[in-house]
Amino acid sequence: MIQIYNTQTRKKEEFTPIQEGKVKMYACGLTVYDYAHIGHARQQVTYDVISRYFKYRGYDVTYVRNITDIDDKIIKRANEQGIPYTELTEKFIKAFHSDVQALGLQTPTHEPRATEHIAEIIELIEKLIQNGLAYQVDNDVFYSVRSFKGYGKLSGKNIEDLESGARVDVMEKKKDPLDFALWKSAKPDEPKWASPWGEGRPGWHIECSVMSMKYLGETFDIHGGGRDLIFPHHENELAQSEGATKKPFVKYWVHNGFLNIDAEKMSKSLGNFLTIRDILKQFHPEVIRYFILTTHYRSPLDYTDQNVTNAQASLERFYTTQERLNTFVSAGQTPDKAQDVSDKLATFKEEFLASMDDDFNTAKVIGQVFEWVRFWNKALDENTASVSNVKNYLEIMADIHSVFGIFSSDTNNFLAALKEKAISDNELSEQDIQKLIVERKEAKKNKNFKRADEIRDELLAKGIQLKDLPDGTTTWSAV
RNA sequence: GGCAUGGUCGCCAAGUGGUAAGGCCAGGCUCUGCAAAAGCCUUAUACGUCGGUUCAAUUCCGACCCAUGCCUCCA
Repeated sequence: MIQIYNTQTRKKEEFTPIQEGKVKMYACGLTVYDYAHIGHARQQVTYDVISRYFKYRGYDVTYVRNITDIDDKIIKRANEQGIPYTELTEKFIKAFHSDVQALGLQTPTHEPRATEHIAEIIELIEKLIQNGLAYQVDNDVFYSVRSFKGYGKLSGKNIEDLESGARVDVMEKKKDPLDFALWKSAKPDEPKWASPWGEGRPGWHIECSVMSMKYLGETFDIHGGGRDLIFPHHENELAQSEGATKKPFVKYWVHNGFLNIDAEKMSKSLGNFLTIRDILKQFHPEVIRYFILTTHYRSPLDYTDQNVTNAQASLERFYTTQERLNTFVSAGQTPDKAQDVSDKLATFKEEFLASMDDDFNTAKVIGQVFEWVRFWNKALDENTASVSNVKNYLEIMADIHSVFGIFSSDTNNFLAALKEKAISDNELSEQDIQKLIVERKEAKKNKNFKRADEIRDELLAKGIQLKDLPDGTTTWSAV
């Protein structure tokens, strides 16, 4: 039984789908006015893994990830660049798709855009006005927070506290400083749509209420996003949706922790943010996924070069062993000394499920995987591994791979990619390296170890590590 | 000020009312011409402080200290 931490109740709860066998989940995507950063990467990978796990567990998953393609920041940025806002959003939607594909994300079931749902947005606002929860002032419409009882139930805030802490708002039109905009009138030269209240555009939160309910129903299972969205974004979404339908909006609210850089919050205003494309120049996508999954999704995650480099070293160790296992299986010889560990493998699989069932504890699973890495290296060294056990293990790893998107059985995807990067970083070719390997072999034959070591050290300085095999051949790997 | 979250080995990071996963780094050993890889061992007397409950607490409760986040656009 899957346990899932619900922000609203602040407890782990047993997951029971609203509709038998189905999971309907929504995760806030991004507002497309800039390249996606590594915080987005964490968020995306988190919900990607959650949706993959539900699928793996046999659920029929409908996963909706929205794109907010109209808002103040977009307008501002487009104006700065002197281009139509649609040109800006198209550019960054494209960039987002390529980033997210590089990270190995599965495509969500739907990826709706705010500007394609203006009619539904207007409908929802009208409903809120009818229900006495929204009011029009001039050509703007606001949500009346105090009219919705239950406001604050997600974030655990009460209105009085908010009121006293509320920053003075320049929007004097609002009846209450806590009220927020559902519809904003257009200033000259701003993108606009016709509405009963005049030309304008939707406020920030309304598009998520509309798109989630349109594709998932008025009540759905899971709604996710970054911690910072709990308030006000998700609180407002909840108020809008439940205020309009008078039905519960979301069963489980899920929020991932932040990704910090060098222990500092990453933010666009501080300018210390790294984009996904930046880091992918430096690291293999799997390293990023691995790095993200070594920490529980709700905990903060600190991005430092050191931490990510460690992650790469760990993954290399995993793949080096995986390659040994592949070779062992294709040789197909079970040594006489082989010991049967089927029972332990069965436990491994159960532990994988139990860890993931426990609020998606990917970190625990990774710990379990590395216990096996050590086990197999030893078994291979000591000739105690059996082919059928290893095959069985590789099958379990394939299951884990299908959920995590890392730990593939195709080791080349990772190891060869690192080698290619080492080559291109040094403007070397495979032939250059092979030539040096041959030269070193000659030197070794002539007991000219000084020259042999020189070659090895030279290559090592370039991140290329030679390895002499027992059969006399030499291979290399990237470090 | 209000509301949250967290403090576990040098670093990263799981977890539990009763001998505390895993990764990285470092040192030693085996192997090797020397290395690398791998393994084994060491660092391990690691659970913020002080009280309380308990036969037993790192794990529950309370206080305190420290850090972080939200309360304003933000994943």
